[in-house]
Amino acid sequence: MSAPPARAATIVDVARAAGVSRQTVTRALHDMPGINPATRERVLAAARELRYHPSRFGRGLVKPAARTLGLVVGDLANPYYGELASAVLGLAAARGWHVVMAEAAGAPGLAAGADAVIAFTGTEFPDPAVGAPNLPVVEVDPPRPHPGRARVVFERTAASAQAVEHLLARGSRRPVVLDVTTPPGGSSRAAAFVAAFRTRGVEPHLAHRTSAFSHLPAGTDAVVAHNDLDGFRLLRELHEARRAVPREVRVVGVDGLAVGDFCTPRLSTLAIDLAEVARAALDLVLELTEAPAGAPPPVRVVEHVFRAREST
Amino acid sequence: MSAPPARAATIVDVARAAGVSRQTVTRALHDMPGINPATRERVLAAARELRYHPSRFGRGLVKPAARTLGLVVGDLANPYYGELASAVLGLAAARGWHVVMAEAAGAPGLAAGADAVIAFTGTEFPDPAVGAPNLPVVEVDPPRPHPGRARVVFERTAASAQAVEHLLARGSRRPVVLDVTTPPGGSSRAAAFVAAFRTRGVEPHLAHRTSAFSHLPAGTDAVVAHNDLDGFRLLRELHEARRAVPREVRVVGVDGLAVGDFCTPRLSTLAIDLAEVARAALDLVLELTEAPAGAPPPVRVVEHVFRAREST
DNA sequence: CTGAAAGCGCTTACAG
DNA sequence: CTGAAAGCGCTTACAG
Repeated sequence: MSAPPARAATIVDVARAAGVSRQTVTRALHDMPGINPATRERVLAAARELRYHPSRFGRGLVKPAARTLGLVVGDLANPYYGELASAVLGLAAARGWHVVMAEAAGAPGLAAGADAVIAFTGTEFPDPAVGAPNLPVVEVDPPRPHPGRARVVFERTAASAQAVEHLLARGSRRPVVLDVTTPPGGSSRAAAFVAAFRTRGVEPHLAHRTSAFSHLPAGTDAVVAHNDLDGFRLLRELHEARRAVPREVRVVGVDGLAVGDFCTPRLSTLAIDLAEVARAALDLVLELTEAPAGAPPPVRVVEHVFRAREST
Repeated sequence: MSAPPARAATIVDVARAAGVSRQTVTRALHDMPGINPATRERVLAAARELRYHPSRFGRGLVKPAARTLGLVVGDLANPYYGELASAVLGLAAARGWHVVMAEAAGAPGLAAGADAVIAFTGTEFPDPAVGAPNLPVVEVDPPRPHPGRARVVFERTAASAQAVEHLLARGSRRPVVLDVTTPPGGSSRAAAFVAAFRTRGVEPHLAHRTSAFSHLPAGTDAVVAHNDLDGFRLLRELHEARRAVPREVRVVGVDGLAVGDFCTPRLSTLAIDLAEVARAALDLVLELTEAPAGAPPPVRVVEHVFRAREST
């Protein structure tokens, strides 16, 4: 009927089409009292015809708007980030905040649409704060912390030591620690395991995250995977190679995924309470927006916990 | 140093603090040419001190802003929704769109922050379009489609028939179909399986999604789970009960999760290409905003595929 | 029941 | 190099 408009219809377009003033359009659209029913119908029809949808910006300028939190996460297809996102979304909804999300590559765009950003990617990513000075940013377990920035730190020392203790007590002597960095051993999670093994007089072999079991040193009797997903893959490979888990080889994951409880054998893992992580990150956002300028960046620590299941 | 401000600082606060005009503040903040370096430093310092962060609304009104897509999903801790969200985020980033996300409960708030909404929850959820007339909404596989609304329909007939054929060919005769609805059998995915079994002269038993295997009829030799996660749980229960899969009992999931490939036994499943689903949904959003008023709601169909792995 | 005016916070020409 | 003016789309008092 009408040609597609070159630009989106505004309130004045609707007013003109209905032959009324802007305020009357507002009244009709918001079901406000004191408007002639016939007038309202006419306005609503015009709005429909023009596909009028009020501009978020016009409205935001004039009414108190919901805060919008930016959330940068790693690969959402990994349930780890899904669980975290779910926790953040829940807390944000409870506070009436909106959440704009992006995976690492989309981080730079976020600043334009958010009042504050939480970044949790596991890998390095484009800084969301470039071109957005003074944007409050909270980093979660950053591989390379940005100095002066608020962050949630993951503490792994105790849990790694516990896991190592557990492996050694069960007889493992030739462990391998898998890692994302090149050379392996550069990430804080791998470093925590290596330190724990060394403290107990065992020198672990280091290999890259993606190494197949068949390429690890002969005699390997324990593997610390980079994360649970990698742990699953490893268990699968061991199953196909007919290696008994945990008798011949023990496997530890990192992340504490809920699905790890349903695979066979159940994957032992370093778990972290993602609901607590989400809460800490949101608290920091709040703290950041209220702290005086120049205050030292706030930090929260969340502890990993070793959860022994069947694979060790 | 300064007391926390009652309201966020605006550009005029910064201008006043630095003793310049608003335009000069804009120039300093955006690294524009033609500004005295000393002036710029003074402005930047004032902005930092006041924690000034430009309002999205003021800016959005005056510069062409990124489109913002609302995405309502089911439980993100389920990798199924994570994979879909990941696909949507990727496509949106490629088009320069922002994405505000919410889980089902947060849907009503979304309308205020989005230009269009894609809803994919698997369950019923509060309508995001209340109070937001003319908001373009695309529903993905809605349990109860909203009449007149654009949607992506999941076609399961062929894939269900294939799965059923596969089960019968391997000797299953006493199948159970698990479902979310009360009574079971009300969802389209369960209905497709039931119809497929009946076509082949087999009457499946229906039970609620959460039923333990031990509560299913004696002699049950095949189970169609509501989704892959339920399938994993079932496999785990069968493992603990020492029932051989697939020899004694065959299990089929629905969703096609990537992790299903790493659990043992690998879960056979009805898979759907979530990247294709995401693409279809985004296409519909575009179509919706360009179609003339009163046009019939566009629909896209995406086919499930039966993926036989080890559990059948 | 309806409309003219003011103002939210910002940027973009345009003057000086 | 810096500032006064106009205007983006909307809502909220205030008049009539």
